[in-house]
Amino acid sequence: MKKKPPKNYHHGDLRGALIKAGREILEKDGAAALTLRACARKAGVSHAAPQHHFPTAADLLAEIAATGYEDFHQALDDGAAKEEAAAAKLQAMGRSYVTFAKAHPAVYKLMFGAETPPKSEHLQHAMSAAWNQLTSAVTAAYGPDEAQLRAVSTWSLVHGFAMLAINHRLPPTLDQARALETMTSRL
Amino acid sequence: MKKKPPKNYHHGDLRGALIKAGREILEKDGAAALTLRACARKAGVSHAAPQHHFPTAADLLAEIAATGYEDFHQALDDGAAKEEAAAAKLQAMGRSYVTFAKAHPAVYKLMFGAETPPKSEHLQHAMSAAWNQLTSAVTAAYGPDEAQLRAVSTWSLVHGFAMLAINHRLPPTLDQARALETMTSRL
DNA sequence: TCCGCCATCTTGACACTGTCAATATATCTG
DNA sequence: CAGATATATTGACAGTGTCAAGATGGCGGA
Repeated sequence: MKKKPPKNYHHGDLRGALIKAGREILEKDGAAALTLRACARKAGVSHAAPQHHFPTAADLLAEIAATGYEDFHQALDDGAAKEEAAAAKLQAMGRSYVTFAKAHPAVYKLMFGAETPPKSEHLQHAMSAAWNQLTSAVTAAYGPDEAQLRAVSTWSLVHGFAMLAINHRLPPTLDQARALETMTSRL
Repeated sequence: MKKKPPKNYHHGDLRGALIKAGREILEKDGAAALTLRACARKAGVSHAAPQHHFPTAADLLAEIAATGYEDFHQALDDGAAKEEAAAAKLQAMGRSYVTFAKAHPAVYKLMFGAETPPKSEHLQHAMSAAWNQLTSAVTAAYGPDEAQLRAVSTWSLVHGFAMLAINHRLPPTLDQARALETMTSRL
């Protein structure tokens, strides 16, 4: 029988190392630099080594996106924890949301924009966890009726704002922080 | 002196043909299939021919995105034209917005998501035209005060919804049409 | 009318990518 | 300790964007 986390083989934990390397490349040099071979180089292995851990490049991307969702989830929780009232928690989550997107634009775009075929169990789970997190906060703030609709509306607003900001589609004269406050206070 | 649109040379209008070919490839086979060489093949020229019209691949992408903005602008105008009242016009634009994004997801993602360096004059112009179009509609519907903020908020909401829908990040159980109506009626 | 120039296109090459097949190596199991 | 198996390497292939050099054809000036 195989141990769940294949601890010590040739490399040690190449699978994890590749994900970490990919994440670092993504953060430092952007999506264009994120290639299988670059990850392999960074992990100190040969260019075909990743094949045995990720059947295709998309699978590695999906796993990187999943780690992004985990950090994202944590960031939103941290943001909400600073407030007491449910409505304030929700608004704080909105702030943390946009802050995360701006701090990690490439990861955020991979998480939401990529053609990541949600085959990955890990990715699927991380995504629905984030969704449940938002829905819970909305329900806590506004009650259970029309919760799905409110959640979709809230997510659309904040996601759209984050995307426009990241891709420099907002007017340069706009005070983004103030705009976000105003928007999220009208939820 | 050279004519503004270089009419008839070897190919005829390779520049335009490449943009059109790229657009068709994007619509039919998605972003992954959109390569310089594929455009060249479709236009019936050699793989290096595009170099003389687009210094780099990103320049061709930018031009394709610009044509997308033009169609987008037209679609929003058509949608607004169906209504009389300013508020109804704005809501109709929202419908047309999402309809366009769903009908042309790859083009829409290229327009908003890509790393298209806004070096292209054409692209810059097309983008700001779309922005002005929205701001005008918002001003007409709600008056001039806080127009920028309202426009940003509106765009964020609709853009976010469109992106989430395109990338299949919305709950499968959601009635998207109803959600959009509700959201845009609360603008 | 003819000639030269220059924009345009082709050909060929280079480094890079993802993926596959064959081979080598280390770890685990019996 | 030896065979089996998971892991990694090497080498190859087709495809990509980009560059450099050569071929081709239309345009303007004589």
